[in-house]
Amino acid sequence: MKRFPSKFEEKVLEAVSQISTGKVATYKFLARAVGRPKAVRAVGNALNKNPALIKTPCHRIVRSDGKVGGYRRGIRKKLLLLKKEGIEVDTKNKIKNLNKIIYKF
DNA sequence: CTATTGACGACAT
DNA sequence: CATGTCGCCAATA
Repeated sequence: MKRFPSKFEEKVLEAVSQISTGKVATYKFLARAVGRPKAVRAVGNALNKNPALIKTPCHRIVRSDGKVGGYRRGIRKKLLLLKKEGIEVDTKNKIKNLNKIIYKF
Protein backbone atom coordinates (compact mmCIF):
# COMPACT_ATOMS: atom_id res chain seq x y z
CA MET A 1 0.00 0.00 0.00
CA LYS A 2 1.06 3.53 -0.64
CA ARG A 3 2.49 5.32 2.29
CA PHE A 4 0.92 8.66 3.14
CA PRO A 5 3.37 11.50 2.45
CA SER A 6 4.60 13.25 5.56
CA LYS A 7 4.07 16.94 6.02
CA PHE A 8 7.67 17.52 5.24
CA GLU A 9 7.53 15.56 2.02
CA GLU A 10 4.42 17.40 0.94
CA LYS A 11 6.07 20.75 1.32
CA VAL A 12 9.07 19.62 -0.63
CA LEU A 13 7.03 18.22 -3.48
CA GLU A 14 4.81 21.26 -3.45
CA ALA A 15 7.81 23.54 -3.83
CA VAL A 16 9.30 21.44 -6.59
CA SER A 17 6.10 21.60 -8.57
CA GLN A 18 6.50 25.37 -8.73
CA ILE A 19 9.73 25.25 -10.66
CA SER A 20 9.13 26.45 -14.18
CA THR A 21 10.36 24.56 -17.21
CA GLY A 22 13.90 25.34 -18.21
CA LYS A 23 14.83 26.31 -14.68
CA VAL A 24 16.49 24.36 -11.93
CA ALA A 25 16.75 24.59 -8.16
CA THR A 26 19.30 23.29 -5.70
CA TYR A 27 18.66 20.96 -2.80
CA LYS A 28 19.85 23.73 -0.58
CA PHE A 29 17.43 26.34 -1.91
CA LEU A 30 14.68 23.81 -1.71
CA ALA A 31 15.48 23.04 1.89
CA ARG A 32 15.37 26.71 2.67
CA ALA A 33 12.09 27.09 0.81
CA VAL A 34 10.42 24.55 3.05
CA GLY A 35 11.75 26.17 6.18
CA ARG A 36 14.40 23.58 7.03
CA PRO A 37 17.57 25.19 5.65
CA LYS A 38 19.77 22.45 7.01
CA ALA A 39 17.66 19.49 6.02
CA VAL A 40 19.20 19.24 2.58
CA ARG A 41 19.80 15.53 2.88
CA ALA A 42 16.31 14.94 4.15
CA VAL A 43 15.05 16.83 1.12
CA GLY A 44 16.93 14.49 -1.13
CA ASN A 45 15.39 11.55 0.67
CA ALA A 46 11.92 13.01 0.24
CA LEU A 47 12.40 13.20 -3.52
CA ASN A 48 13.93 9.76 -3.56
CA LYS A 49 10.80 8.23 -2.08
CA ASN A 50 8.52 8.15 -5.03
CA PRO A 51 7.57 11.51 -6.48
CA ALA A 52 5.13 11.40 -9.35
CA LEU A 53 7.58 11.97 -12.15
CA ILE A 54 5.23 14.05 -14.27
CA LYS A 55 3.55 15.92 -11.50
CA THR A 56 6.83 16.75 -9.86
CA PRO A 57 9.79 17.87 -11.97
CA CYS A 58 12.26 16.41 -9.53
CA HIS A 59 14.87 16.17 -12.26
CA ARG A 60 15.24 19.94 -12.01
CA ILE A 61 16.85 19.67 -8.63
CA VAL A 62 20.62 19.87 -8.75
CA ARG A 63 23.50 20.25 -6.35
CA SER A 64 24.77 23.56 -5.06
CA ASP A 65 28.18 22.96 -6.58
CA GLY A 66 26.54 22.73 -9.99
CA LYS A 67 26.75 18.98 -10.35
CA VAL A 68 23.59 17.25 -11.47
CA GLY A 69 23.25 15.03 -8.45
CA GLY A 70 21.30 11.81 -8.24
CA TYR A 71 18.04 10.46 -9.46
CA ARG A 72 15.89 7.51 -8.41
CA ARG A 73 15.44 6.32 -11.97
CA GLY A 74 19.11 6.74 -12.78
CA ILE A 75 21.21 9.79 -13.43
CA ARG A 76 21.12 9.02 -17.13
CA LYS A 77 17.40 9.58 -17.23
CA LYS A 78 17.81 12.82 -15.36
CA LEU A 79 20.32 14.13 -17.86
CA LEU A 80 17.99 13.24 -20.67
CA LEU A 81 15.09 15.13 -19.18
CA LEU A 82 17.23 18.17 -18.49
CA LYS A 83 18.54 18.12 -22.01
CA LYS A 84 14.98 18.01 -23.27
CA GLU A 85 14.28 21.23 -21.44
CA GLY A 86 17.25 22.92 -22.98
CA ILE A 87 19.43 22.74 -19.93
CA GLU A 88 23.04 22.20 -20.88
CA VAL A 89 25.31 19.92 -18.94
CA ASP A 90 29.03 19.54 -19.51
CA THR A 91 31.07 16.36 -19.60
CA LYS A 92 31.51 16.39 -15.84
CA ASN A 93 27.79 16.53 -15.20
CA LYS A 94 27.99 20.19 -14.37
CA ILE A 95 25.10 22.48 -15.18
CA LYS A 96 26.14 25.28 -17.49
CA ASN A 97 25.07 28.81 -16.63
CA LEU A 98 23.59 27.55 -13.40
CA ASN A 99 23.32 31.02 -11.94
CA LYS A 100 21.23 32.10 -14.94
CA ILE A 101 18.64 29.36 -14.83
CA ILE A 102 18.42 28.92 -11.11
CA TYR A 103 14.87 29.18 -9.83
CA LYS A 104 14.35 31.50 -6.87
CA PHE A 105 11.52 30.70 -4.55
C1' DC B 1 14.47 4.76 22.20
C1' DT B 2 18.92 3.92 19.16
C1' DA B 3 21.12 2.97 14.69
C1' DT B 4 21.30 3.31 9.89
C1' DT B 5 20.44 5.49 5.47
C1' DG B 6 21.03 8.62 1.80
C1' DA B 7 19.04 12.32 -5.13
C1' DC B 8 23.55 16.94 0.09
C1' DG B 9 26.84 20.96 1.60
C1' DA B 10 31.10 23.07 3.02
C1' DC B 11 35.78 22.56 3.41
C1' DA B 12 40.36 20.22 3.38
C1' DT B 13 43.75 17.60 0.88
C1' DC C 1 39.10 18.23 -10.79
C1' DA C 2 38.69 13.97 -7.53
C1' DT C 3 38.19 12.16 -2.74
C1' DG C 4 37.47 12.16 1.92
C1' DT C 5 35.59 13.99 6.40
C1' DC C 6 32.25 15.90 9.17
C1' DG C 7 27.86 17.94 9.98
C1' DC C 8 22.71 17.88 9.39
C1' DC C 9 17.99 15.83 9.06
C1' DA C 10 13.68 13.18 8.32
C1' DA C 11 12.27 8.56 7.50
C1' DT C 12 12.88 3.58 8.62
C1' DA C 13 14.33 -0.55 10.67
